[in-house]
Amino acid sequence: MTADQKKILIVEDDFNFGNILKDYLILNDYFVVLAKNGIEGMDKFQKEDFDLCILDVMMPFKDGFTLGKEIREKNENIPFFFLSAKTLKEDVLKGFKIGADDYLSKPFDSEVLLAKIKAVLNRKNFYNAPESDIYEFEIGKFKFNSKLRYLSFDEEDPIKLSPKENQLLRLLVLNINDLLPREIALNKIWRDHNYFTSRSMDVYIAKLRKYLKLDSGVEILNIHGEGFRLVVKN
Amino acid sequence: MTADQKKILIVEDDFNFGNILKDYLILNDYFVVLAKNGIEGMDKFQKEDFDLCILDVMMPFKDGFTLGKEIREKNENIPFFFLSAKTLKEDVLKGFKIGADDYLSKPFDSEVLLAKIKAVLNRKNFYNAPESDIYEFEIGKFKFNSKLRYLSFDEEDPIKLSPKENQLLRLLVLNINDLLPREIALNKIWRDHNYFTSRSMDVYIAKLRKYLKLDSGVEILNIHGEGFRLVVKN
DNA sequence: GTATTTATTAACAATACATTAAGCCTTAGA
DNA sequence: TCTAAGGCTTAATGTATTGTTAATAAATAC
Repeated sequence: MTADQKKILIVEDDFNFGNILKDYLILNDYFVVLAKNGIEGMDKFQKEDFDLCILDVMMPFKDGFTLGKEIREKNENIPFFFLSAKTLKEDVLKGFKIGADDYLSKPFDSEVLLAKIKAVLNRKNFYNAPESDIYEFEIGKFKFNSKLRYLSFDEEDPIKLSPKENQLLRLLVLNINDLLPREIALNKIWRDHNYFTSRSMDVYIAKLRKYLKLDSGVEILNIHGEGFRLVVKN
Repeated sequence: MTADQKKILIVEDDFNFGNILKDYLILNDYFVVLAKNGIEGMDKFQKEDFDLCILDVMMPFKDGFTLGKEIREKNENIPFFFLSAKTLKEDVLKGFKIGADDYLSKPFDSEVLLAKIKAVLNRKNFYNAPESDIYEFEIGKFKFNSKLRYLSFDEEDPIKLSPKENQLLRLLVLNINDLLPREIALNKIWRDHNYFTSRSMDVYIAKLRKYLKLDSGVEILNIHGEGFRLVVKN
């Protein structure tokens, strides 16, 4: 996927319909991930990083409403649509109450859907990261501000972090002393995991290690085949 | 109106319908202003500060689409809905193209409307704080008056600021030590963000930096790809 | 011991930013 | 009416930052 492509999660148990929708959105230059039930949907949502979710309401195991509620708990700002054959007022209201941005009744016009997707994604949502409220961290003797993208050791000359350095360090800190699985980081930051993104991540780990050398009590350990671990000794 | 009440502008030429809608929203604890045509609507929009606009599409003199377009030009972020008896696909698409957040067909369910209003208003919109009458600031050793547009270092020879310099410095000060996202500044000051307005902004940043050099404890830092930060060391 | 995974540095192209200068309006005032 | 000044945009040019890939070395697993 390209960097400016928006990433959409579709959760739809109807295989045919789901795929048609997926293809249609791909055709319109979105990057699409299709999950075929609520469980899988939640799993993908947690591992990857989406700009929009489109949730079918009626699904076995875990219905769309439940899924929507869980998604909203994890991320306060991500927009999502409900998709349903039911147009019962109570359902529509329930959808909005959960925090949906729209409730679409099947069948719906594909161009209208596209317009609505654009409307939602075009909304300037500068502070839309779920975690965006949390951006000040301490890492040993360092102070790390992921909003302003700096890492300072002794107040004086803060190291400016690039967006990728920043995101990676942030994920490491959020899992401090714990494993940050490689795949999770790749999906969240690079939105894709393959040979090249993986090499790229290694490069960034090396960069961060260089910065963090100032405090010998801080280090990034590798867990072979698993991921990385930011360790702080005190 | 109370401080936490949201302010909604309704533009609707049907006197009866407009008033019913207004009363209904007031009943639901919104502060509502009703304009009875596009001209009046634009006038009210420019004079007051709203959280949401609800525009009827078919109106004499100035139709809702035109009005919506003008509103969007004035304010990139304010949400608005279109209201129409027409459900023609082209109209719906046109509405979204203009930048609407929703397109409601009459008759619509009032509870659903309420749900949609809530959905839109719950979205965070930080930078839409009303242009308050705060205009005297201290920036390190400088005094800055954004009403009189001057910046003085030692009482003596105040630097006269041009309107653009003034607006930009004001935005920076309002976010002192914090990030001022590029796009926010462009939308607020230049009302458009593209290559040229962005270059223009850079020119103004350079101008401000030149002025601010008098106090070495004050500087404008860039956060690559994000925006600028006015930093004051003490 | 060999294949796989990780580490580190460097080269590179693509953007983003910085700064000065030039041009083009608009407006105040001769 | 003409001119000068101010304000803003665009151009021109240079510098910095960023992310990917390559190249090479080291560590780890089986």
